[in-house]
Amino acid sequence: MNPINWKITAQEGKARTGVLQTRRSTIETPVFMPVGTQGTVKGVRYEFLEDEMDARIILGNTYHLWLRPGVEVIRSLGGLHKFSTWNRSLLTDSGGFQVFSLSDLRKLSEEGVEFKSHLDGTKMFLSPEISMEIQAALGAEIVMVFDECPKGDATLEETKKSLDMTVRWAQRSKDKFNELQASGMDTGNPMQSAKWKMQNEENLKSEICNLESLSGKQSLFGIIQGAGHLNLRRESLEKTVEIGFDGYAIGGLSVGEKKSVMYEVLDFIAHQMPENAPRYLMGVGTPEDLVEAVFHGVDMFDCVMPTRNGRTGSAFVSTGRVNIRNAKFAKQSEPLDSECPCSVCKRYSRAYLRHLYQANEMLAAMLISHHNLAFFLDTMRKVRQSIKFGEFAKFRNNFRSNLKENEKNIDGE
RNA sequence: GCAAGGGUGGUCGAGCGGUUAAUGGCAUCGGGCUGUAAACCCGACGGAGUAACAUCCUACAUAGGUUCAAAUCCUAUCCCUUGCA
Repeated sequence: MNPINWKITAQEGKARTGVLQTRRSTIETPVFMPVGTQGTVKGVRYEFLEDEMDARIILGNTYHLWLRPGVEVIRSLGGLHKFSTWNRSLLTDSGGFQVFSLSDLRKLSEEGVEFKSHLDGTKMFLSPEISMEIQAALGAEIVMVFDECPKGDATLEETKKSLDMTVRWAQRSKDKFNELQASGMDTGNPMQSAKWKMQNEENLKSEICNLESLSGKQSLFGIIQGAGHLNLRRESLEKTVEIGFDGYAIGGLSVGEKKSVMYEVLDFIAHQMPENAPRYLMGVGTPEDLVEAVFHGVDMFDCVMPTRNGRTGSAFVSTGRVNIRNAKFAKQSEPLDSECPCSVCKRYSRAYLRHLYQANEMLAAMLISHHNLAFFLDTMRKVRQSIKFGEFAKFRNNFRSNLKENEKNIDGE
């Protein structure tokens, strides 16, 4: 039995829409997963993510939760789901990205990575094995292997070296992962509880979801690296698939390389990834990036942009971006995006949001983050719909021409 | 009225004879943010002028003065704060 179930329901070109079933939620793909690094999607309550936006899966981060509040705290409170009250699916990143983003604070070796905690400078050691242990304690539905993410413009030699280690780390991750699953260290399995069975009555034997075919365990995804070097991407793919995972991710994009490199890699690698497993593009991206990646056959995404940009005054809208700080919005009574169905756009004007932002009110960050997430999730909903009806090409054209229109007008006025 | 301390660019506030429109904070304006060390970071911020420089103006309450040189020293005037009457 598998820990997850993955089924394509419609295809158009390389783009596919499908259903990913985990032990906790049914996830329609392509899907955008909001990032909740420290056990919270910054500035946005779970109530909104569940009820209004209907997000089915969010991220958590091994490194951050390991440092604070610590594995023991989370384990003793029953895992990240119980601790945070997020009962739908979770994907935890392995800390691999922090090897890249905290590069000033770490020392790398074959065994693993020594970090100086960004909180207080304490020396911490993270390895594939430790990452797997932490992720078992967190109890996510999808666990990521511990990888090394080289810089976007890494040379062939650097990338090759890094990639070889990532492959070895992937094998070690899988070995440890299996051991932990066998010994029941995962905190997240809900499938024995009567309450869960009642809630999922419909899905238990459903044609698409069929929960009874699930093992109740965590799933593990491998990560393809290789920076901008196509031959290395290919090599990484082959070696990762050889080890064998429940899903496959493309890592190491949008980490400083040129945009054209990202698209080149996507175009080259995405469709070569196993057809019958979900394909996850890590850390990407802008709405237009998502649509392009779907076009190349990607199924899953996560990105901090909706929340980070939301906090820093930048809203994503169907015509491009709105920088709410701009003086030209001071008297605009229209919402961020008049086509957006979210509760922020239904109620609040650009003028009011700008006022809140300028006045340093935390609600500004919350409302714009909320809108951005709603916009991302709604965009993915439209993407899925259009693939289902064979209209994705049309959708993609319209989407892109709306953005181009904006380049002429600047900020959708 | 007397005494003491003050009046600096949108604002608060440094500077107290010698590059330079004059440190810094705030405000304002603009840009950035892609598996979150980010409610953050970067830039502009007297006026005119230039694609950008250059180059002109106008500036440290007001008016005089001393000096090669003044926001900085002197005199007068106006205003503010505090204390005493």
